[in-house]
Amino acid sequence: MPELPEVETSRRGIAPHIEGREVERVTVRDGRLRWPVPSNLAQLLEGETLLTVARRGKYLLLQFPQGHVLVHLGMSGNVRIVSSQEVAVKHDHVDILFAGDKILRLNDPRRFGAVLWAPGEVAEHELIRHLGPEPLSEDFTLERLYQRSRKRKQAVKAFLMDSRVVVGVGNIYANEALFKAGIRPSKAAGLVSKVSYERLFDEVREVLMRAIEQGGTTLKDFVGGDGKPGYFKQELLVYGRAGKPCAVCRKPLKEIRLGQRSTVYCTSCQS
DNA sequence: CAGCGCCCCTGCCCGC
DNA sequence: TGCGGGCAGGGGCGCT
Repeated sequence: MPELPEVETSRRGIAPHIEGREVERVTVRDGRLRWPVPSNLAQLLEGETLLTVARRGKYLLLQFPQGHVLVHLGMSGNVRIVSSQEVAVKHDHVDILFAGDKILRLNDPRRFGAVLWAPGEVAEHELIRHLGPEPLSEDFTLERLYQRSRKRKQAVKAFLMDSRVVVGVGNIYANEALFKAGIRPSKAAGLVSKVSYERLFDEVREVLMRAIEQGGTTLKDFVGGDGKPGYFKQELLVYGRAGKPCAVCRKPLKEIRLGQRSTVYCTSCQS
């Protein structure tokens, strides 16, 4: 579910409700996420004021005076703002209650997500420090992308999804960007031309920006911080469309597996 | 180091 | 209707 656009949508949805508010109570119903939720999380947060809600790659960063709560949504997670009137349902694992009856509630059926405490400088945290540039920032440049790709034999799709290369591009948007750039996903990253990387660079940014505008992609159950689904699904050109006609040439789209992930492309438009 | 599978977990869909 | 198999938006880890 959550790639960069969905995490950014979540961030925008929750931030106005909780920034500047004090934490009154933390409830952990099931702390068995990817890593155990710190058992002292309540102790750390209660009485502290949330300064900002930021994002780095697919991580949400809740900034407090002494450190950050790092939230990752994994494959199936979402966060929303609810009131204490709303009864917790299955898979509502963590609540952070803020002053003014605003609850930040994490729901994550598959529990691949994470809620961690990162004291001090968050950029130095082990899960953050090796991350590549933000695709929508000026740190992400064509030159850097192209240079990193040289001599790399792995498929360009896997290269694009490598968070050390660029953050936030997951399976949906990798498929979409490669289609729009006319590049075959299985082609070795090091053999893709400079001109193709120019297109890819632009399309990655374009597709992510457009998806954010649409509130992300809801395939099944993603909701942003306001509880609403995203509308980018209707703009998907290849993901989930195997066998259906290519939007450009009408030839049926082909599906293969790359790194255990569904990969859909047009054999005639992508080379 | 690069690159590739294997998992973690629940839910859902499909075929029998 | 029930059940087994496969697949799902991520990514750390261990192995070659």
